Amino acid sequence: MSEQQQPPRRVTLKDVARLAGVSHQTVSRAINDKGEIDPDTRRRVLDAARELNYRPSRFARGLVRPGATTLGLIVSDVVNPFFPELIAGVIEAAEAKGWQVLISSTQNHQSREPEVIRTLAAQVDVLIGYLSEPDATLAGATEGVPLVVLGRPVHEPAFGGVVVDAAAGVRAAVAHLVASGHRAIGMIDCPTAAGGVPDRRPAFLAAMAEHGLTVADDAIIGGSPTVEDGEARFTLLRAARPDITAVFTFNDLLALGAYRAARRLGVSVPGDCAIVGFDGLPIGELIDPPLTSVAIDKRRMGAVAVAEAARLLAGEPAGRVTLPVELVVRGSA
Amino acid sequence: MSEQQQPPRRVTLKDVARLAGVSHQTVSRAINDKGEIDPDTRRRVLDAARELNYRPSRFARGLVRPGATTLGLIVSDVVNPFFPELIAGVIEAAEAKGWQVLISSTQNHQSREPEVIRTLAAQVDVLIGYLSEPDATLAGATEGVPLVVLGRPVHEPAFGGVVVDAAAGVRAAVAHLVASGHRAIGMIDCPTAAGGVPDRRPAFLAAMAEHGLTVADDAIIGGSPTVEDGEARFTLLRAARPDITAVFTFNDLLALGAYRAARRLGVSVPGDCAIVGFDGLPIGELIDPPLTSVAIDKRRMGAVAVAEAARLLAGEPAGRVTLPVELVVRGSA
DNA sequence: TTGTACGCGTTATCAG
DNA sequence: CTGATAACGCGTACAA
Repeated sequence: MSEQQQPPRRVTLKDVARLAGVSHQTVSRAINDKGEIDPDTRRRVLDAARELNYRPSRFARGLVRPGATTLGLIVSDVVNPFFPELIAGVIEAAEAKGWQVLISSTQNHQSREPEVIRTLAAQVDVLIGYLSEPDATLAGATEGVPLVVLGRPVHEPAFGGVVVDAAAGVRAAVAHLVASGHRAIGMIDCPTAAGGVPDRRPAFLAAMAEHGLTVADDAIIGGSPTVEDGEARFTLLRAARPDITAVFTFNDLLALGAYRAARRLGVSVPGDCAIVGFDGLPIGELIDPPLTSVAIDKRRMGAVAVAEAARLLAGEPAGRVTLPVELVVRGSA
Repeated sequence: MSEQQQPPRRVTLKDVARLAGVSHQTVSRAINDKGEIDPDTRRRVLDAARELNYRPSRFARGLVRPGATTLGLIVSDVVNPFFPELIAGVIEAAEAKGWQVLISSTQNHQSREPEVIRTLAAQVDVLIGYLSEPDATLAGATEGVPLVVLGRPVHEPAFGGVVVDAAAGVRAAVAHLVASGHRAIGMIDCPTAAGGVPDRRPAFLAAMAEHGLTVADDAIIGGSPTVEDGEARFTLLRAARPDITAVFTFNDLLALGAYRAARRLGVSVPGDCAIVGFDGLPIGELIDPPLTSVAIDKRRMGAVAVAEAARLLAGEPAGRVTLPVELVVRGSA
């Protein structure tokens, strides 16, 4: 039941042919439903194929048949609501070019990236990925397949890159908070965010400084980018710094967790404490109050990545794109 | 810029070899970083490859190298929060078998299913899909690749099938509502749900009848399974039947929309109107009040589907599995 | 270190 | 209607 599918040898057309007492050619005809074949022969061949549990080799087929361009997309976690829209953007853009899309996930196991890249690289013509491993490590796994890296700076000259102007987003969030009268602003950061996204602490400090505000060390607290951690960190932050009237989180998932904690603590949002997230997830609109967030146009990011992939495929030099972000003010701040 | 990537002819190893003035063999060595090659030759070959924009053929490679089993998963919409957990379940189970997973999406275009199946079938050993098209249509597209159909009854003998015991879920939801004192219960159904999921109206009527309750026609309203429709339908339902004290929705997305409408209408949940969803999406826990829902164990569904896929691959007869569901009572009812 | 010959499993062509 | 035979592009002996 848990055999590792270790095929001693593949069942091929010829095996079926032998059993059916025909040529491998005839088998091919039967399998592919070509017309020019005797119904009886056809049946006999199909029976033999079933008996042998024959499956056509996709590689041999692909070798002979001309195939469309296929793009491979690697994300770090399918359950993270950040990715679906990105994926949708990639699919839409790829479809417009007549390309096919294959998606793969590392399920938050960063160390598995090389392996995932390698296997996917064997199936596609070009790769796009939200990857954390160092460029050099990735380069060793692509096997010559072009790669566009998302969400973090790239250095490898051969890689395309698409990032987001996070600093501008942080600045906008802080400016909004300050304009609303907040002075004591805390932050839940994420030093080890999946996807290799650099933390936003420096940008936050700089933005605050622009308004003449300094931030105490205990007003910034780190966590992993999950709802659970958001809940825990907000609770901690609240306990350590009751004077804080607004919290800026590394992403919306953390903000969602903060909501939960606030509800549990009896802290009203935004009355007692304003909250600003980052990412602009669709969920933000569904909660009460709707979440104010620095939104990333994830669909566009996907589309831009596909465009970069096309460049690479065309043999043009790799491009580096920085996407703007937009502060979407809703109810939470 | 929008070339349909119509390769006049593929650049092959031999082309590179010709340009570099070596045998195609030497090129292979250079590309694959084999040791036994003169650094100078290597460089020359690599340059030639870059100049020609050479890419190895994944098919030719796969043909020669032994590859792992690859499973293709087709969903109807990556943005629908129902799927991520299912995908995660499939990935986990497949990984445990040493299989690789490729995901593809029809993006809610049911008519595109055959095409997606066909292209994915060319890349994988076995397929799992949330598919709406009739069995016969699907069968015409699989090209001999085994298929496990999710979420709806299957008839094609060759297909594996995994469904959920929706009727039991509806019964549990209604029983809970009735036990809480509700008598006038409305429903937002979804006759055309993506994924070919049959509507739950009959099950709802039957469940109500078990408690001696009848349902007027205008207490059941249909929509598409989206937040937007949930909002609109709830508003309509409320207007048509102000006496209704509880609403059961086809899925959680509709319930989320109902929340929104309720908030806008000043209807308190569950005070003025209780709400019960279906699917048990993670989002349900994040909203206020937390959503009571008939939960589907989507990860398990994925795992079971993989097991069915393994059966098919082993040549065993196709299996049909029905998964239980569980009413998770939270705050909304 | 480099080149030659062969096979991987399939489909297409062309005879029979 | 059926069967040889030749590709498809690449990697792996083995020979040079």
